[in-house]
Amino acid sequence: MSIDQLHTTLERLCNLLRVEAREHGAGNGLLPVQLEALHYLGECNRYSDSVQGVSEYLGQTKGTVSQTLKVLEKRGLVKKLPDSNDRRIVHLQTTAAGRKTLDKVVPALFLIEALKSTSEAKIGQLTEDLKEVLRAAQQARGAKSFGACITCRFNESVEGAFQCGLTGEKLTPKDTVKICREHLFPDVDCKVS
Amino acid sequence: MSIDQLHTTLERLCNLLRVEAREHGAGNGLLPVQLEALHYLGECNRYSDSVQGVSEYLGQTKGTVSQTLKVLEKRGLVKKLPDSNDRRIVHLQTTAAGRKTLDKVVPALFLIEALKSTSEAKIGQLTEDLKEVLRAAQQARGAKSFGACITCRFNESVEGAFQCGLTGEKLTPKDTVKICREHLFPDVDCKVS
DNA sequence: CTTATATGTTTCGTGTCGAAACTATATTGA
DNA sequence: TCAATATAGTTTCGACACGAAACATATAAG
Repeated sequence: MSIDQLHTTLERLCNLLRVEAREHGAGNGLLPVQLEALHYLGECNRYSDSVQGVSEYLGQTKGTVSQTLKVLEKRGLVKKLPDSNDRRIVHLQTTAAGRKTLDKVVPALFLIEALKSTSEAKIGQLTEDLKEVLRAAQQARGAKSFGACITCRFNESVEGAFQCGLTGEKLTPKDTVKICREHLFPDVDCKVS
Repeated sequence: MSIDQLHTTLERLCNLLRVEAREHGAGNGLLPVQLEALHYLGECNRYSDSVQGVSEYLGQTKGTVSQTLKVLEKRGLVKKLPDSNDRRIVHLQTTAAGRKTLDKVVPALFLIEALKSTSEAKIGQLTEDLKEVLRAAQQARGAKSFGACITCRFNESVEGAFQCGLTGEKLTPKDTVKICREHLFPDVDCKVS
């Protein structure tokens, strides 16, 4: 069956990503899962940069994630900031060192090399197709979509400015391309708590 | 950059595969990496079903793989057979129970669900595109290609029958679709030792 | 005000993973 | 021919991811 081959190919690409992350991370004293957490923190917005957010994204327990983040903090790659409204919440921001590490690791060298002679259009098309699969996959698993605000049903555009309909806060253009744990696509059944 | 998004999307799909493998494996008392090894053994040919083969495929050391396979054997999912010519080599064959376990796990349920309303043609196109990326990625990493004999430069077709030019052995039609650790694409520089 | 819920941490047991030492068999080459 | 070398695989050990569960604290609900 065709899906079988798709699964196998994806699984194999996964493996290469992990092996490269392991090799590359070893140079920085980091493990694959720690790089993934750092990657997430580098792309998520201020509603999502918490232990809980990372936990949901990686599909691991809070306890496990807590330890992962402790390592990242000790390495000086992320910085903990208390939330101003809710004192239970801790925000995790990537530091300059963290972003520098990320730049070295993503996108993976082998991907750049592999796509060297592939047209920009082709890469774009493949990316869009994969994103569509991911969107459907996350829905199928009941997982959150972790999309950018710009594609979110809660995003409201008023007089050229953006605003989150869930929190009521204003969003800068930069904000709207970051990923959010409350993200919902417009066409998906509403599941807000 | 576009490759950046491709990397992120792939990494996220990876995660879903692993999380699902963890959940599903837990039911069978197996871990993601053990399922991957079983998956490989279910699809590779008789030149590749060894500890060394799994080690190359998963990018892990022989020692680690040796332990992984010990678990699979203890669970009755694979069976060890000595090689008839070289007594150093152990062949690992999936048992009926192993194949039954595989059928439940691959393709992943969420992939089937996610692609339910996608056309066969679209899935096929995406699979081919990903395979092409994988091929280039493996070459970029200097990793083996693990392709099917039918696409291998060593495969020789004589009077409708197939034969491996490397070992000189005859290949049945079933053999030619299994993946091989000696596989090389026709257009790649020769690196046979 | 009491109970329930949510965020995050710590502890502990299981088990992956790589490194390295080891056994056994096969190959090479002088 | 036989010693040196290479290859397949196992075992041992230490580091550490990971989940489960107990815990601390803060907010929400009734």
